[in-house]
Amino acid sequence: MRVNLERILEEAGGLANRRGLDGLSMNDLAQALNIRTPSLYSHVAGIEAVKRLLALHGLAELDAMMSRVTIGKSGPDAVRALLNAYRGFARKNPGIYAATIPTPPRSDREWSSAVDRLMDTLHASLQAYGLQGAEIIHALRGLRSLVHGFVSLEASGALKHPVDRDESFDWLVESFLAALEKMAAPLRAKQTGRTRA
Amino acid sequence: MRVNLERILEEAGGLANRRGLDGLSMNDLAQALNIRTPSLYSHVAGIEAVKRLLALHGLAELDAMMSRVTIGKSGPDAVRALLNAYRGFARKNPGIYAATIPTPPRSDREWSSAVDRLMDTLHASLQAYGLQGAEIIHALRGLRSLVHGFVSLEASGALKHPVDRDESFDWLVESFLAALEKMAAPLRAKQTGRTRA
DNA sequence: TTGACAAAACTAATATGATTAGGAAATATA
DNA sequence: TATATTTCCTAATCATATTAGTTTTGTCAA
Repeated sequence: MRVNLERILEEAGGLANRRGLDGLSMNDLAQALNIRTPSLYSHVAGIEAVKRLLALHGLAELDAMMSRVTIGKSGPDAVRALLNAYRGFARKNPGIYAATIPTPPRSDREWSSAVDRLMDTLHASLQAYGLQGAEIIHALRGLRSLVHGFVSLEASGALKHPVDRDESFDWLVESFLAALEKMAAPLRAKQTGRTRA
Repeated sequence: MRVNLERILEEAGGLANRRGLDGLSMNDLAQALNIRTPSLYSHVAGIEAVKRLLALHGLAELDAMMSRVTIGKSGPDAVRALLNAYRGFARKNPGIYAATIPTPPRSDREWSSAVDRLMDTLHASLQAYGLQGAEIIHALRGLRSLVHGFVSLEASGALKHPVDRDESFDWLVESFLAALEKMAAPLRAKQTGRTRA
């Protein structure tokens, strides 16, 4: 069977998930595809290009998943669903998830757009809170920090205490939701004509 | 001047901070020390050993700093000081900070203890909230997730919106403090003899 | 002071991974 | 079917990590 980008993505994803993104090498990838290493260069520019493909793929899949699980939900329900799905993806695909983390170079429009699309989806899940201006950015950054932080600590084996990690994650999510609620409350009061004391 | 562990740590730290932990190589390190690469092996077992040294150094320094900035503080003041100092360290020493992230192998007592000591210090900063059982772990994991998440997104250049990052960090910290407060409140009520409705 | 021992440094060599050069084979297309 | 393109190959280069074996240097006691 001929090698094509689809198969490269498939094998690279598998290897990255099994051995870690850093463990992914052109040699192993070529071997998995039954060709010699230099032949890979007919398809991709190098190892960085392979990781970029993984990033594009991962970002698209994450975005699709985030959109899917938040359909018909809003407010806390949407955010909860999104965060749980995000964590689920990272746990199922640690290597691919790791590939989605680096910031693309400014010059790479395709990659940058993929990141932007995911950010837009995260942003959309916060819509119902009606946040204004900088608060939206704070909330979005908070959401990203918390989920990325938890998920990467979890992946690295840093959360080794016997206490259930699902519970800890739930606690963190609920804390975040409470903070959103608190930030949204005064806005809602204003919108409905009520004023604060 | 003769090479010793202190100089190795110094140069390795500088290189890691400037070029990133992944960019740190035995070649560059040897060059910085004015010796040939194989000569390094008289002092350290290999590149992994160098990174381990960086981790030990970073963990110790981080721990010392966390202890220092929380002296005489408790509750929200302690946690605020600690989180700001943590972020400050990671920003000033991105390479060394990165070295502190991996989880040590179980067999490495010295490294494991260094991690444990830092965890104990973080834990101590939460004392005043009087949390019970699993809640302590949830809070500790939340604290680690949030600060590690924010700091690593910041370091990777992922927070590129013009909105001030300090403000976003403050928002995140205050959100976390509010969650701690909320979790601690019922406990306090119980302790002072009051009961909930 | 000197001679022996250990530490630190060196050269040479090996292994692995990424990559380039240049050509052969397979495939698609005019 | 002839030709152009794509895919793959072998051979070679370069960088990094590491080991082997040897020389230099520093230390310390006789």
